[in-house]
Amino acid sequence: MEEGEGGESGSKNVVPPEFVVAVSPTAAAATTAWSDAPAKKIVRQLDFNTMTEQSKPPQQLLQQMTVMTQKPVAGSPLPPPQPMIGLQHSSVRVGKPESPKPKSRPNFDMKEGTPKKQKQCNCKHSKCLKLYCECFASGIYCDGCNCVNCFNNVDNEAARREAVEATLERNPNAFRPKIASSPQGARDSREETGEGLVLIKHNKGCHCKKSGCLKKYCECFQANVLCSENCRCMDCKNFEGSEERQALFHGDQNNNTYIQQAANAAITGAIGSYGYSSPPVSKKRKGQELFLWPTSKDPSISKSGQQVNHVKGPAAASSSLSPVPNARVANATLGQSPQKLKYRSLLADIVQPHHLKELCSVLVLVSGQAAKTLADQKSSAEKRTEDQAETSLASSTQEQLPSQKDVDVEKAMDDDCSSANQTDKISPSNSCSDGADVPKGRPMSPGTLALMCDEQDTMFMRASSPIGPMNHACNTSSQFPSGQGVTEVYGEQERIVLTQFRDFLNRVITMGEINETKCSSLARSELENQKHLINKETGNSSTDIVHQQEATSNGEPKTVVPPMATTSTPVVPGDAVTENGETKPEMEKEL
DNA sequence: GAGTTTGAAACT
DNA sequence: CAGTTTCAAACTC
Repeated sequence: MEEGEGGESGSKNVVPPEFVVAVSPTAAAATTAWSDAPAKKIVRQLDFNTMTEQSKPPQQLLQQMTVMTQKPVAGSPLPPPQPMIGLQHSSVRVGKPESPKPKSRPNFDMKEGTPKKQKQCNCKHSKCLKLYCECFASGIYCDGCNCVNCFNNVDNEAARREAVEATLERNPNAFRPKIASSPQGARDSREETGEGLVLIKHNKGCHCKKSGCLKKYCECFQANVLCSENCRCMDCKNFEGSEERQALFHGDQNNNTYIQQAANAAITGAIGSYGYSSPPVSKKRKGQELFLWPTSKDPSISKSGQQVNHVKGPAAASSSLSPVPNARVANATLGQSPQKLKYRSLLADIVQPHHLKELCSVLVLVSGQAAKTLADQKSSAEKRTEDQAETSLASSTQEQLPSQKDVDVEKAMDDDCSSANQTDKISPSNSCSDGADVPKGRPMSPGTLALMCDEQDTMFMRASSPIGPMNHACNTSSQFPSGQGVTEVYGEQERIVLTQFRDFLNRVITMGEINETKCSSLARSELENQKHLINKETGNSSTDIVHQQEATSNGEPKTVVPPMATTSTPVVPGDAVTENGETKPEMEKEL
């Protein structure tokens, strides 16, 4: 006990300027969910996300640390090693700077957003020189902590530096932010904004087994980020759309008890019931993975906001009982039990990438046809009319063409849509473009060019029949003296293209509405069934299905639809949607 | 505040 | 890399 009580370590864990400076909206957002989120923590997280530390090589970090360490500012507490700035553990484990509470007491008070006093560690055996120590992990000196035999102070700089080196040796990223933003992460959590979520995710991911990732044991939860594909947790409930998670956030955020109870209920429901009873049955998404076995790191199954937590046990069978909104993807793919809650967009599986591609192709086609039609009509008009009469006729024709073209276009569109598979065939064959000529003959209209963003489409255009409408369009354009003629064609093309696009969007919307309707009715029927079952078994006549189901948290299959789904609230991406095997095909056909 | 639980870090 | 141990925070009573 050279240092005696850690708290005595004279060093002060002064928060480095960087910590304070880097506050950014992003960071703030990341922690907003925690009403009590200590400002410092926020700052720190921000730093993690914004600091350049992350991009620095470990060696550099070490150097920085070392330098800082070796040259303490005379007369003043040594500034914590730089790495700290970006150090992440901190972000995960409620860093010191975060909670003021002296001892282990839940920092969970979800109230008062006032920054609290710095957190103090209570290390006893690590000398505060291992990552177990929050201070050390955060890159700050212990100050006023309750630690014992603390070496994380100025007086033990040498030892500290060695520890840092050792730590970096083990893990070069040890002091880097665990929580970081990423395109994926951003996408994953963007929908969580309502809950103050996050554009970030845990780099390493958590490995929780019993907490359901809804307690601060979970680094992701603690950092207020959703579990991601990086996680290997079980029974994870910390994913976008999680009923349990929503309960935590939507409840009275100032009510600590409520939150904890909600978390406990959630965990109990998952773990108590199916989770650990008997063989570690699959939990949540993991359960589903049972079927997908080699799952673990399959990115396609990732939890984009939805995780994939891998199930390692054989209890596949029980997965159907899991209340957890299992892997949406897995379910979708496997067509698993509709009993599960799923959190997916109403348009999920409806609009596929190939649909967009096809849409582009169709629009290009339509555009070409429009040009052709317009050109033909115009040229014929020119032949038939003379002088002024011709001029006036031409203008009037312009206005009528649309409807005519729309019909043709619509037809083409319908054909195409009625059988998506035909698109590829149709396009090339019917097609309109003489790709090779297009660029030369005349510039494509803005609308068309915009649609040709897809490389394949471009190629397809070039490869298509030389007799296509586009070809005509090109010729046509050449017929126009350049000015107005071309402009008109462009305008017309754009109009038609936009019209088609609008129609497409309307269809998509319709699909979504249909899906919503189906889901709602399905949910209702499910609830009815559950209700009957419950009444049968318990004799309880209560009509409050939701309550009943929640009351049966012990092992009973959980409610099929989240409470909100039973309301008139339109299903939003976050609502549970039961996979409907019949729906998808229809939708696809429609599209 | 003591004791238990939990999961990351460290170790084998 | 998987399994085990150590550790300290989170949590419960």
